[in-house]
Amino acid sequence: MTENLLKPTPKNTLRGHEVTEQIKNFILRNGLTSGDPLPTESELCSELGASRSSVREAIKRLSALDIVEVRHGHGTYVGRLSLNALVESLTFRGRLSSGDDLATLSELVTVRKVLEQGMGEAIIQAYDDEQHSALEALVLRMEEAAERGESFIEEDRSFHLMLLAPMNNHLVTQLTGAFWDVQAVVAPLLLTTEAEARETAAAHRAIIESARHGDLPAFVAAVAEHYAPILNHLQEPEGNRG
Amino acid sequence: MTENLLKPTPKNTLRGHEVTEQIKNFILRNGLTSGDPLPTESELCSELGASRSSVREAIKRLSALDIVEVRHGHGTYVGRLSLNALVESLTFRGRLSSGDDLATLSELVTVRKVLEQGMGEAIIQAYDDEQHSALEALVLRMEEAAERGESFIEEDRSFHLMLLAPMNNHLVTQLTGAFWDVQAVVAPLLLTTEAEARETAAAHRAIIESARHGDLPAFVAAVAEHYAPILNHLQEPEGNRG
DNA sequence: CAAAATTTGTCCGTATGTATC
DNA sequence: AGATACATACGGACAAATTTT
Repeated sequence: MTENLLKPTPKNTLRGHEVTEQIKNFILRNGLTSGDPLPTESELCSELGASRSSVREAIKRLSALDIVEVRHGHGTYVGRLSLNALVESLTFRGRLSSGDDLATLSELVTVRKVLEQGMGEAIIQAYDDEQHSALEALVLRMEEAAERGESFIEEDRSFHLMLLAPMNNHLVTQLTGAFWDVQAVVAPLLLTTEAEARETAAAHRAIIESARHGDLPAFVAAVAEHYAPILNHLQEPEGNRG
Repeated sequence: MTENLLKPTPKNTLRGHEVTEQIKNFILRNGLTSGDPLPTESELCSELGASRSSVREAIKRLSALDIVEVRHGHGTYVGRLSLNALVESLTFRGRLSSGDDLATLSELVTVRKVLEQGMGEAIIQAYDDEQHSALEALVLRMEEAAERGESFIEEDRSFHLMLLAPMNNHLVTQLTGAFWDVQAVVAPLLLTTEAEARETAAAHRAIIESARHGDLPAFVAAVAEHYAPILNHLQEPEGNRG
């Protein structure tokens, strides 16, 4: 009578997490890198001895972390290991606490400030004319936009990424980009009055001028001044209060 | 001719991602916070008009980001929004590139250093006797362990988290913890020789002493000296070389 | 351009493990 | 211990997307 023909599956560890680890190990064992194709779902099923549902759920977990990337009707590939998961997680956290308090966002902006200040010494050391030209061009466009009463979001993002680019630290760049994205989504157009836009443009100019002159204290101060108005806005919500 | 009797399911967006967004919106709309229970899978199926598979795969994605948390046989709950996803993602990235180069880990340690240095001003400003006692106790245990030739991993983790604790910036603390965890997994016991252990303990003491005296340049230097040997190890692999 | 093949996406039905009462 | 409610796992069938023939 249908004894234990099927092994009772040692349920000390969950199948799904098992499969998740096995797929990660498969990538590591075979030395795959971003973009390399993975076996198809059915192949993974037979190779790992798991059902398609389990394999698919494992893949979902891994794709949320950008460890794998799925293209419908095409295949599954090793992901780009971006920080999308961080962006999504922090964005949700921000949206969740938003309304009653913007503490989360305030923390995030503080981290951005501190990261940039901490990078100051390295930034100044690596600062050269080429980089200055590129940043100067960005700042000019900011100033022009401010005069026209327009915003300059993209220029702002480029500025902060370009400021860090020369140190070739992928992680710093990605973190900065991630934080910027979260901030842009959770608090879109935080500063939009014309006066504030002009101030912000000026703050960016102060940053690159201090870097150009190799003046670390001035750089730290300039970064602080750049983030100060944002932090002020976040700590005392502008809208409705008695 | 078989007009749009059944809506042809606007397959511009995939069902799974739809469901993922709907679950996130459900949490936001109902103002749920960490620990609050979510509807059961079957309830979600009927409410969202999706199959169990789609709902389950969406939940897998969300649980990977710690936006929801699943307890087997009990239910699904709003997650703690930790940075586990970041840890897992970075850990995998480190393991993936490990062997040929430890560039990833080197970047990570640099970020840790820079974050702590950038925090210096705020740390010093908030530094008080109470905190110093706690940190002093940790450093003492480090020094004792170093004398006995033992390592002091847990003390190290506590030290760096406690150093940042007073600023009540959840994100900084979580990021630091996450980075520490990644480093511990990818490069376990990076420094284990007795001399290095003593050096490291001394570096920690230098950090708290400079903070105690409110000496920012000394603090920055102490942090740099703390991370310098680690970065050296990472940039020139110790093992096999002519 | 059209059909076929491949691969992932979705759905259903059912059985099993797990936690709570 | 038994009952209930829940998540986990499996297998099969069909839909949708992409590439190839």
